[in-house]
Amino acid sequence: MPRGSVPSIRMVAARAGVSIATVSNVVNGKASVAVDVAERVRAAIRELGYVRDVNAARLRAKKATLAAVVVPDLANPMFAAFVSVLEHEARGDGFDLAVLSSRNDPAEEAHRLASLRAWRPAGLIVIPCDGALVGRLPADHALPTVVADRLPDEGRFDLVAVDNGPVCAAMAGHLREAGARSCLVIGSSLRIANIAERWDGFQGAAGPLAAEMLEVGFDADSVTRRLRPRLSERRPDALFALDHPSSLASFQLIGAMGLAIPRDIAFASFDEMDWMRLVTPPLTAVLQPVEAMAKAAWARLRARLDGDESPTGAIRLPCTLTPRASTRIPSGAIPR
Amino acid sequence: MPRGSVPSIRMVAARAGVSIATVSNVVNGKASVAVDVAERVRAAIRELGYVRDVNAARLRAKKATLAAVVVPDLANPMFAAFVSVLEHEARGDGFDLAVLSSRNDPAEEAHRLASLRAWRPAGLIVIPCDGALVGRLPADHALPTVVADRLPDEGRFDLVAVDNGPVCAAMAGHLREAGARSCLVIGSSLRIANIAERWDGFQGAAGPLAAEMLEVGFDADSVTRRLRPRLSERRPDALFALDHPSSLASFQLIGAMGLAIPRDIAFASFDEMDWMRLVTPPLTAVLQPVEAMAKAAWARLRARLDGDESPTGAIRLPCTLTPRASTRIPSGAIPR
DNA sequence: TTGTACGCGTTATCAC
DNA sequence: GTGATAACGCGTACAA
Repeated sequence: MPRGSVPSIRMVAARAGVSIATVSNVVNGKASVAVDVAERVRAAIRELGYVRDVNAARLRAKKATLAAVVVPDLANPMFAAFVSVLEHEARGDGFDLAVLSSRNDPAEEAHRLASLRAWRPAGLIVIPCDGALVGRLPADHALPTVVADRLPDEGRFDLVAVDNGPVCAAMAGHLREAGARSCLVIGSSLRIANIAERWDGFQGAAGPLAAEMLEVGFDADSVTRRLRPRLSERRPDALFALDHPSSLASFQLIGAMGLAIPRDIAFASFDEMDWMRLVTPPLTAVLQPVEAMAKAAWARLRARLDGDESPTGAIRLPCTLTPRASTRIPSGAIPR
Repeated sequence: MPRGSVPSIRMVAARAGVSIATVSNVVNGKASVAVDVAERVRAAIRELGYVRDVNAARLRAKKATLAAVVVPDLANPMFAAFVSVLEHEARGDGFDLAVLSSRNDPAEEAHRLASLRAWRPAGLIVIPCDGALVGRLPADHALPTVVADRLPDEGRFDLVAVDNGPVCAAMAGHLREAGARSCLVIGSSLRIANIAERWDGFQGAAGPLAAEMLEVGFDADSVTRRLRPRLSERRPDALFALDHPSSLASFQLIGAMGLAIPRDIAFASFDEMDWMRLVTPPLTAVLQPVEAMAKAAWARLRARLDGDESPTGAIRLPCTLTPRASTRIPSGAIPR
């Protein structure tokens, strides 16, 4: 279609009959420009459809307006929501946001982190695939970096994550009050720091509730394989799933085994998702403050970009427990 | 921390004792370089952790390796999946992908499309907020562009979308065979081209099935407000929701009204989502080929970037109907 | 207000 | 065949 090339600052200058320096001044509002000249320049900009090349600008000004976020999986609603909020926050501060997905693959994460450097972002927010993030960073990684959601092995970076302990303690209390006397807690693996924190919080507040932990692995198959025999053998009063995949797989398994919730077994989940309100009965769940987490992560990065040199620290955000019908154990369901 | 500035091609050249042109040649493999010199350069690159600035390169070479995608809502699982696949495809072809969300706001979409130009992407894939995309593009929009998923008012761009008609016709057949004699079809608005196509396809194949369309608007409240009286008044044998919000809201309403699926009313949905397999009973739904759509969109854009000048056209992809228990109407449920 | 050197990487041209 | 020199793309910033 139209003219071959994108209009440059020189074309605008020529059309307005001024120098490129003046155009730059008008665009950036730096130096004072006579009103009539400024108007001529603006007219030329409009007519040509000129848009400043942010990267040419960065090249010279050495000030990047790009931030980046790396998440394990864009198709995961929680991470998608995180990114969505983050983009909005960044944009509000005049930053563009590059969105990268590691597809839950540490190797791909390393790749993304490396190729990201080619874009010279000002800062980085990352939800790591696992705790070993530091090993996958380029040795000389010198980008302001905030780690979110997942707890890394090292405290080298700022961290924003949820506070797992208290809400899991609250869940233990809730299940006790609902009448449960035993609870099986499941989660992918205790080597995941978040899962370990959740189990610790629960166990520490279990009191008379007989709590037991079962590691069920990372995919639906292994959840079924390890959980089914345990449930057939001796069924606990309640099941508490500590992560979303475990939740989903165990909920399906319970249905497949013909057990009724909450009559045969009460059910609760960490990591609330839409479907948990739609199923019958609706599920008691722990809501993670995704939006607050994204905002806090951005605020932290923003402070670093503004020159904050204080030692790195961790921000932990509270979660919310929402009791629903899945833990309303009918009286009489549990024989004494 | 480390040295203040990111290593440049000049630092590499200095360290390897060669000119910057030679470094460039080694990096890009363009001209022939003696093996020992090349090795020296590569060593310097490793030691300094040099990564080429893609934008400085683009500036000179005038070849962008950035593509962009604009979606209405990143938090929508379907769009998230679309983006996820697209990123993978693009990366495989050596392109980075910029991900932008319009948050379902036409004004914000216009904004994103404008600010995108500052990044000088090679091409654009967009899922528009609504049919009036063209009006929100800069007047001189000259970027290779592929529209996906939603049907725009104009045929100015390449289009990749699902083929709504046949699968909706199949749904009509399925419901008839299941024993339904009347079906209420709901959807946000017939002014949305996709919804209109779905209704047309259904109606055209309804035959003896008494089909009626009800427009229920765009938010959960209005769905409830308009659907509830209709269901109380005279209940159809089946309900077919043509989009995800309508599906979700009507499914909840049916539960709230105390109606049993499929005994009291059969239920089917366009736009299959995870939760539809988890609820009781699992829902009959139409699966959109999101992955195929993303791949086709990328292939189309890729062809344009490679110089394909053929007239713009539309690619329509088939959907899949998966019958589940929600339309298994028990014999005897419908009195003759 | 303007001229112009500069940031980075590419590429044509030239010297060995 | 190998490698260096220098002009160039764009926008910024400072001296004039």
